[in-house]
Amino acid sequence: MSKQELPVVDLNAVACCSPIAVRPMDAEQAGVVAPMFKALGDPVRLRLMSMIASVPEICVCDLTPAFDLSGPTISHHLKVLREAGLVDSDRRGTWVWYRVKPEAFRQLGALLEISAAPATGSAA
Amino acid sequence: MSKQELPVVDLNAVACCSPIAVRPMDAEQAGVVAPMFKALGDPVRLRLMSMIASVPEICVCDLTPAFDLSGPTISHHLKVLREAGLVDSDRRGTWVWYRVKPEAFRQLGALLEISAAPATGSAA
DNA sequence: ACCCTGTTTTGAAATCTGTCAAGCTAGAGT
DNA sequence: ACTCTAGCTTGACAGATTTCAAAACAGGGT
Repeated sequence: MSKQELPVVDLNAVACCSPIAVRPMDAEQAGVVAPMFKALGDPVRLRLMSMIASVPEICVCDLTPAFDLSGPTISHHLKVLREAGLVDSDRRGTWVWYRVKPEAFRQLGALLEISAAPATGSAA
Repeated sequence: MSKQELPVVDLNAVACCSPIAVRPMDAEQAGVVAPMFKALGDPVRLRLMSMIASVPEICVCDLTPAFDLSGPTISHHLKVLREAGLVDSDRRGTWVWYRVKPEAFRQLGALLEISAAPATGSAA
């Protein structure tokens, strides 16, 4: 359909990248990284991410009741986070457990670093 | 009409916030921060942000030609970055100059910190 | 084998987003 | 005052997102 099979983010392709404040990001890199920020760009997903990142791992059954949203909706948001490469999950018996992928997390943090003292030279 | 007057992000309301990996973010905070991540969640805006952040300030006239997009489209993306509180602009004679708001930037970076040693060591 | 609970998938509706064309506004220079 | 350029706003449209209900799937227990 219109669903275009989001390519699961390949972390190796990203494991590079100086902070975006250091030099302009090229289009290719931006295309890889933007989906990660986008995944965090929804209040529900941001809270989900935060809940997941705050503990070693957490069951969907503990995530869902924290929201006024249907199960399928939460499941959808978790899928977005998974496809962005930010979290991992596995089923253990009846329940599905989610945990953060620290590399991805670190990645994003590194991109936002204000590395050095901002140059005062001209922008020309 | 469907445009719902995005509330310009109030940085003071955000100037707090432990990293999202430390404790679950509440709904209110998520509602304030998510728009910032969302603003970075588009490849074009991420590149714009990166171009702006790489120099003390930069003219729109130097941003536009870096993309295969119309002027209005770039203008629209810049507006999103502005309303997210990530950049500031002002007109100086003929040209409009953009610069990053370092507080906002720092904010986001801080949120993504993996503060302490995580409980597990997994990452299998 | 059957049912029950937890989670994901599918399908559909309402809303939002990214983009461009056309028109508008702000300064600068003549 | 007129005109030129740089940038923004409006209006419109195709495509994406968010959400739920219904249905499917996965394990566990009876």
